Amino acid sequence: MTRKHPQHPTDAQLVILSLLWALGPSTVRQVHEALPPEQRRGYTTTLKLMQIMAEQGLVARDESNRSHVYTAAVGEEETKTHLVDELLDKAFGGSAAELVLRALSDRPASPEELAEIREMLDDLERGGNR
Amino acid sequence: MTRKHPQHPTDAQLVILSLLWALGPSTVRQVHEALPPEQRRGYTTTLKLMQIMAEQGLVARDESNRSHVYTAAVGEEETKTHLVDELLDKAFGGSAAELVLRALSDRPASPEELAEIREMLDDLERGGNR
DNA sequence: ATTGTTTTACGAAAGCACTCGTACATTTCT
DNA sequence: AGAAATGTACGAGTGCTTTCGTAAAACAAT
Repeated sequence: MTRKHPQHPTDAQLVILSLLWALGPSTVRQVHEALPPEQRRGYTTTLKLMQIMAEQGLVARDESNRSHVYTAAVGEEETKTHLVDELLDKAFGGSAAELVLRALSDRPASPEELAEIREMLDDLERGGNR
Repeated sequence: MTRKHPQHPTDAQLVILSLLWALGPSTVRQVHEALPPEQRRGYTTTLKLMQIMAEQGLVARDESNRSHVYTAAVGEEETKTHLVDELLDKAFGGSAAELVLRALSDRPASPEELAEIREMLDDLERGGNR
């Protein structure tokens, strides 16, 4: 199995990635302006971060215009899965159940969400594993 | 102002904390020997990490013997909860349901675990938290 | 008592993430 | 054209984590 994920995004990078997922292809300016004020630093800081992310393959860059246009190069699902996997291994000995129990007791979900989870449980129990 | 919650443990610190949770009060040597070989570095590295953790309040240190005895100063539950919270905010917009769905589809749990989760769902739906 | 072992303390180096200032190029405005 | 605005590139500084070497103190053994 080769390393399919370019690299684990840092917290600051994840913030930017999330924006790219939400906004679609964007310039540095657009991302910068979209940052919540408390996370926003200088413009060149955002620029530098995005340049580094491009180097690392987390985002793709289109340089055909003067204002380069950046696009997320890693999928949202893929990345979140990766983050969950990491936490699972790091702190929960790989037990999804333990993590789930803790997440739910921590931050109770809405009835609709609980129903959704229940459905997934049904699927999992019925279908055997995948 | 004093830090109420010692700060978030780093990955290396979490490894040590986990050992302290499992072993109970231990000397540096004991922790060091208990480290899985691929995570084990030099003895003084383990020592230094634990000294820093003591400074930060993650562990408590009993210096009455020559070999100091370290104890986890943050609870296992508390810490794991904190880690889940962080991930929730960082990557899932605070939605526990989304995280749960992903964790379960990623790493299917055993039937026993699924049953346990189901029980918790029942509890949650029936009215509030224990 | 001298020698060797175990332990703590200290400092330094390497690596990385983040932050920003400055320089330079390109575009826009008047 | 000249000035202002906008953009990228680059380098450097800061702070933190991890790693280790070395020294000194405490203890053990001969």
